[in-house]
Parts: sequence; C-alpha cells; structure tokens
Amino acid sequence: MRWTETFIPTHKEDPTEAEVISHKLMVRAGLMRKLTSGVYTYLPLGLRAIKKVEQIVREEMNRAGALELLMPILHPGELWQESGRWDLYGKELMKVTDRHQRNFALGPTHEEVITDLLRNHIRSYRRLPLTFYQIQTKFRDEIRPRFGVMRAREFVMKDAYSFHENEASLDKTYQRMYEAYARIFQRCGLSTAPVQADSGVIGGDVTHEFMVLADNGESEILSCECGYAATREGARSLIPPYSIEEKAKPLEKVNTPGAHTVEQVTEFLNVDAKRLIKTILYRCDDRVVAVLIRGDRDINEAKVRRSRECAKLEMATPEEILKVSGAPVGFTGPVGLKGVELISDKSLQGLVNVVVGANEDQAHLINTNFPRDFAIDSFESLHMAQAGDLCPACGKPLTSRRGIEVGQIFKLGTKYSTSMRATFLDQDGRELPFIMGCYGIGITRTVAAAIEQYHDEGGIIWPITIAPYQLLILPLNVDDEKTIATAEQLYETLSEAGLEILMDDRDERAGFKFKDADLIGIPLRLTVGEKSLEEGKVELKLRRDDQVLKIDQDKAVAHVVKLIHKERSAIENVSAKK
RNA sequence: CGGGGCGUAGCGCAGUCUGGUAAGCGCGCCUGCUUCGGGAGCAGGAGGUCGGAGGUUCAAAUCCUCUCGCCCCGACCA
Repeated sequence: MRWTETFIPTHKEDPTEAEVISHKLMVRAGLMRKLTSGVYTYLPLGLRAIKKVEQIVREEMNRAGALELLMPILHPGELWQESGRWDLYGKELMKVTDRHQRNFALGPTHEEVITDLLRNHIRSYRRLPLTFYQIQTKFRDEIRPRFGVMRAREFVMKDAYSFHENEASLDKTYQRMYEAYARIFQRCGLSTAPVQADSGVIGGDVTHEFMVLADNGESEILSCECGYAATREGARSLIPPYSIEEKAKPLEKVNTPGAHTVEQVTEFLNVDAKRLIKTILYRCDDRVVAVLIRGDRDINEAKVRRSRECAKLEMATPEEILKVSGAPVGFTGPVGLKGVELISDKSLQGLVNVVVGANEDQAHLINTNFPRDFAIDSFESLHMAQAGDLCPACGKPLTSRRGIEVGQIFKLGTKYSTSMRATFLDQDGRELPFIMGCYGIGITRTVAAAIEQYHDEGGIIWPITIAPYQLLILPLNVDDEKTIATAEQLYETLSEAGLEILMDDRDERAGFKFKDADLIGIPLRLTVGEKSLEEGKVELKLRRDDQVLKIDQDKAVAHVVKLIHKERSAIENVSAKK
C-alpha cells in the first residue's frame, strides 16, 4: 500500500480526551476515531491490526476444534427473559424496541442465542461435544466508558461456547481452550498471566482470566511466589489472624451521636477498626441476609451471592434497613437482629469485646461477644481479598499487580441449558441439560493492550505478528529519480515475495516522515536515500532498536525476508514449543 | 445516578468574570519561492450558524432559562 493512496491521519498532539497511552497512540497514529462516547470507527491501519489478531484467534480456535459461525447482534427480548438475564444482567444490557414496541437487546454476549440454536437442533449425545465461536461486535452500555477501546461500549470480541454430555468432556474442552488462549496471546507477542477469577453475571464456577500485565490496567491481580494468581474478586485469600487476649467484659450500650461510618465510630470511641464488626444487610432475591465482617475489611459480594445461591444480590435500601433493624443506616448490629440469616466472614474469629451497631439510632454496643450476645449461623470466607492477605495455596503473603483482562474462560455448567430447557438424550435415553462452557477474547482490547505493552516516546512498536504492515519502505526524497525507482522496485519485489508493505511515497521532508514512521510503529523500516544509494546501499532498521543496518541494494530483498522471518519466529516458535 | 469541568476553524487553545472592531493564536490545509537525512523558513490565502433552542438588550461567544454532547471523580461497606 502506498501512503498517498490510503488514509492514515496522524497527529503530532495528543487528543485531550485520552488518558492512557494506548488511547492516545491509537488516535495519534490514525488507527481509530471516536464517533461518540465509547464507540469508535476503526480506520484502515487500525483495522489491519484488528484483523491480524482476529486471524490468529481464528486459526487457534479452528485448531482447537471450534466451529465458526456468526450470530445476530439484535436479540429478541424473550430469549433474555427466558434465561432470567433480562432483569439480572443490569443496565449494561442495551435494550431497544422496534416499531411494534417489541423488546430487543443488543447482544453483550451470546449464551442465550447459542443455547437456543442448540436446543432446536441437537437432540442426541452422539453429536456432542460441540464448540462454536464467532468474532463479532458486542455492545455493552458501560456506566462509564474510558481509556479508549479498553473500556468501550462497542467492541469486537471473539466468543465461543461449548456443549457437553458430561463434566469430563467439559473439562477436556476447557483445558484445550486454556491452551489455545495461551498460544493466541503468545502469537500476538503478548505476555499474559492466567489468573483465577470471579464469574460475575455470566455464571459458573471455574473461570480464568488472561491478563496482560500493565501498570494502568483496570484489574488488580493478587499473586504469590508459589504461582497462585487471582483477581481481587476471585481470590480466596486468608486474612492474617488477629486475636485479642482479653477476658470478655459485660456488654454496654454507648451513645455515638452522628457516628454512622466505621471511621467515625472508631474515631469517636478511639478503637481500632479491627475491633469493630460491620453488619451489612443485603436483599438476596426475596430474603434479607445480614453479613458480618471485621471493620477494616470489605465484603466480596460475589462470594455472598455464591454462598447464598441467589441470583440477585443488592444492598438493602435505607427503608429496608429501618424495617429490619429498627434503626437508620449506620447503626445496624447483630445483637437482637431478628428475622434474617446471619452469616459472618471468618475475619471475626478470635475477636473479643467488639463494637457493633445497637440497632438504635445514635448508639453502638461495646464489649460485645459471641456466642454470648448473638449467634452466627455460619462462618465463611466472604471478604474482598487485598495485598498482604495470605495465599490460599501456600500461606505466604499475596502481592498486588495490575493487568488488562484480554480473555476469560468459564465452566458454565447447566445454568443456561436448565433455564432455557436445552436438553439432549443420553445413551440411556434420559433427557439431560447440556453442560456448557464459554470462552471470550476482547479483540480490540487485545490490540490496545499490545500498544500498552509495546511503545516508546516516539509511538507504537508493533509485534510483527499483529502489525498492520510488516515493512515500511521510506524513500526520503520522492523527487529524486534514483531514489523513487529503487524504492518502487523494492516495493514490487518484496510484495511479490508476500510481504505486507506500506510505502511512504508522500512528498514530505525526511524528518516528518521519520516521525510518522516511529508513530505508527511498523516493525521494519527500509530507508532509501541518495546518500546511501551512492554507495549502492539501502538502510534497514528495526523499530524497536536504534541500529541502522546499511545493506547492499541487491541483497536488500533477501535481507528483509530473512529478518522478517527471524522476527516472526522469535514470537511464534516460542508458542510452537509449548 | 451524584459531584466537577468543558463545548469557539480539521486538531490543540485564548477570548466569557467586566455585553459594544474580540472572531483571534498555534498546528494542520491551499498557492508561491527558498529549503530538503529526524515534525523547515518566508510571503500570501481558504476555513467558524462561537454545541442547540428560547429569552434579556439598541447590541450577546460573553448575561438568564432550558436542552444536547463530551471528559474527569465518586456511587450506597452501616
């Protein structure tokens, strides 16, 4: 492709709206433009990088035995009502109505549609297992889109769904996908870490996220030197033990005017937050559950949801709190709390003489002890993990890093097949729900993550496997006949050799073209200029280092082909061995 | 959803408080000359319903009301 015949609107200045480097560079390098909040047009250069990632994903999905199809972006509302997610998915589900006022949703993910397909067409265990995938635009009405394509509302995603007759078959496919994912990200040149995660609204029990480590990533990863790694939400950390060597004192009520947060209460009473119990009321489907946790810790709602097996979990409203506890928000406590389940995080074990809300306006109880003053129905791990907690695998402290989630795989089980009555007949003629798995990769986010990982002050440094072009030919002075003739000839010969080439044939000054070359980050650059041509040479340079290699004109083709091969295999052979 | 900020030329911004030759700057774009190996110089030029609607006024980018869009922070931990 000739620069003058394509569309690469580069910019010298950062766009004001961009915060993170990948967003800035994707705009500056002419990869994309914003249409509206969280929605982008991918320009030719950006689209080429996206297509490269897609192709790698496609190859690896096919290799793993998945079948490509393409599902609609517009989903009938009934399908989502059937699975229960019409109400449960949340506001991110973009709902629309057609001219007949029929309800539709823009697909944020496709479990419903694929399950509907399978239930209509697969009746026998003999056809299982089956895995389908698609690469398609998704829409999620994010509460706050940001960081460009990293948290967009409209984005390209690969999603795959597998169907099985039993757990063993699901395990096998899950493992296969896990390995495919590792290969995909390696082939994209990315270093990723698989971590244990929470399954959120998708559902299911076992799930891993693939993270690209990046300082400004949105997700916090807790990891241990033993190899354990999990997201903050998914971590099963242990809280360092804290016990108090004190005799139980008599229960006492104290006035705590105006103190309705942990901070205010601890300050008012001059006690450590660890000696306070927070009592949080949740509406869990149709019942109310009180969750107790030590004052210095936060609750992991995903754990509560799983523990109570409820579909919808929300904090109780102030009205509900008043009704249940008899006191306004800020004074709830476990003593005398009636009509609710009382579950506790394990962080309460070992506590003596603690502070709790009195279920009375402007009052707390001190020197509370259990089971003397109240009973706890069960002790479970319900806390949000944090750095410094202990590794569930080996007991050493966990450390915190940040990452960008580029892929996630789930064992769904029968969540959707049961609610949507998608069944097959096993060999004994029994009707059973499909056992499912699902597997996503954020394609556009992967491109952004690659830029986060590979850039310098000058711009992007594409890994060659996902670069929009492999080689940039840069004739310095397009008015010089010899220069342009040489460049044209190299362009032609190397194109015939199968290389993807961009030639900067613009009539611009050298410095200008060099700056743009660095900005758009094509991995190899072949500079053709009068000075070197006098010696019969052209100049070959890798974007990622500073060395300029002067090579004989007639050896240039062979050299370039060899170097590209070398660059590719540096990335791809690693994955081949794994 | 709450709070804050911003909408003026393709991009980045000043001007708004204090209404009146305040429609301006830099980059980019067009023409010409010079220059030509890391975002050139000079000269000339094109380009704006000042986000939109309504209002106040002799007069509105500027004041008032409404509205739309964009960005940032926060979002119930008792």
